[in-house]
Amino acid sequence: MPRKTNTRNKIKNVALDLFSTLGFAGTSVRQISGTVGIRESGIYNHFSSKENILKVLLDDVKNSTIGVEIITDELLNKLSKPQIFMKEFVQILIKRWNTKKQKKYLRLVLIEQFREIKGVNVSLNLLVDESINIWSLIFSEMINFRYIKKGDPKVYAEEFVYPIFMIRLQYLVEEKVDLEKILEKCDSHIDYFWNSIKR
Amino acid sequence: MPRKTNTRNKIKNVALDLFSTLGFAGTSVRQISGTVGIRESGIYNHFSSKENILKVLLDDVKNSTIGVEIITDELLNKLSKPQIFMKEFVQILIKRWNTKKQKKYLRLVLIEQFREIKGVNVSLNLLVDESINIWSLIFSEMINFRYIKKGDPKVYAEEFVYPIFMIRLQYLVEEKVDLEKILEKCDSHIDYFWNSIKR
DNA sequence: GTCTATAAGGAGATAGAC
DNA sequence: GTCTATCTCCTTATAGAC
Repeated sequence: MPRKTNTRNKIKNVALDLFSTLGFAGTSVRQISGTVGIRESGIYNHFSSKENILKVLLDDVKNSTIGVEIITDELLNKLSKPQIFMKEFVQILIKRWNTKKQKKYLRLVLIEQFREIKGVNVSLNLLVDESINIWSLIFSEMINFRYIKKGDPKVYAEEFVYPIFMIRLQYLVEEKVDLEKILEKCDSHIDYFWNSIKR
Repeated sequence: MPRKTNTRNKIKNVALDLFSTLGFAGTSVRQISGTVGIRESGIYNHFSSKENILKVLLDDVKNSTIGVEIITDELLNKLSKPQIFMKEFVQILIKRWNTKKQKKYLRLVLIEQFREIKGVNVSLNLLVDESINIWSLIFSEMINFRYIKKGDPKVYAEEFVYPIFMIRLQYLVEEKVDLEKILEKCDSHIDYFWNSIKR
């Protein structure tokens, strides 16, 4: 399916590029319009203000976060083999997170989360909490079916998710995207974690 | 001991305040000088440029990071009781990290780590790696003395440090500093971790 | 939807008096 | 060390023609 690249989307893409490296305040409308290839005033045919562009981008971030909906039936069938389940699911997550767009999104959130923008509320905490909630459900099920040791699923989820997020953050700064290295690190973490929850 | 508050230090403190919330690009020299109570031009009697203020601040961050030197003999004596050692050491770390200044420092690093500044190199990765190196040494010793299970000390260090850093990051956004809550979370993590490394 | 033109003010930085 | 005054460029945003 061909991607729609009208001017509005061009502006959004360019702004995301610039905001995620130079920051919102460090980027001028001039830079955005120049890169897009239109005049400064042309921006205002598509967005009411510079801040409005940021608001739209941050809304996109919120709508692009990963929820329970990505857990397929195929994946669910592997719930009885927690180690395999964790590795395959994490692989899916990492592959999604490791796209250029998602990396820019996360950088943007990191940089701009302390800025107050009316009607928008995105932060690193929010993203982490979302992941923890999903994994709480998963571990809760695993405990119910006695696939893993009894314990607080929330604690399991935190111990599981925190290192994966730190790995994600660590590879956010690096230029080259070494997917293999990230997955290796995650696998190593999963192996370690598995030893602490297996029956 | 009374704190020296000459104009240069006032500028640094105000700039740290503003940079860590509005960002470097989002802060003007005008704002800084206004808050300090001098004219804009007065800034240039103390710093060669706006960027120079940032550089000095980031140098301060680097010099204020916590190294092995804070491990006292008293603490070392408790190495044979890993669980207690970890809890006491983490308590010291958290208390240091939880000062207003250190929180501003970390926010500044988070916000500005993607900006290129000549001669300065500070990033979240750097801070995390420093912690991991210290804890690698500690776990290495614990393994040598057979206080804990045999294993890769680096892996131990990562599994130990990552969650603590995530907790630190999570409480960076919050206004009110609930030290008790942070320490509780860390203790919970240490208990969990202890179960996976005890002999 | 995009252009030209322009407003109205903010930005960082310097010169020179006190 | 701080002040006043000033320079030059950049900032977001609007009005109105095509």
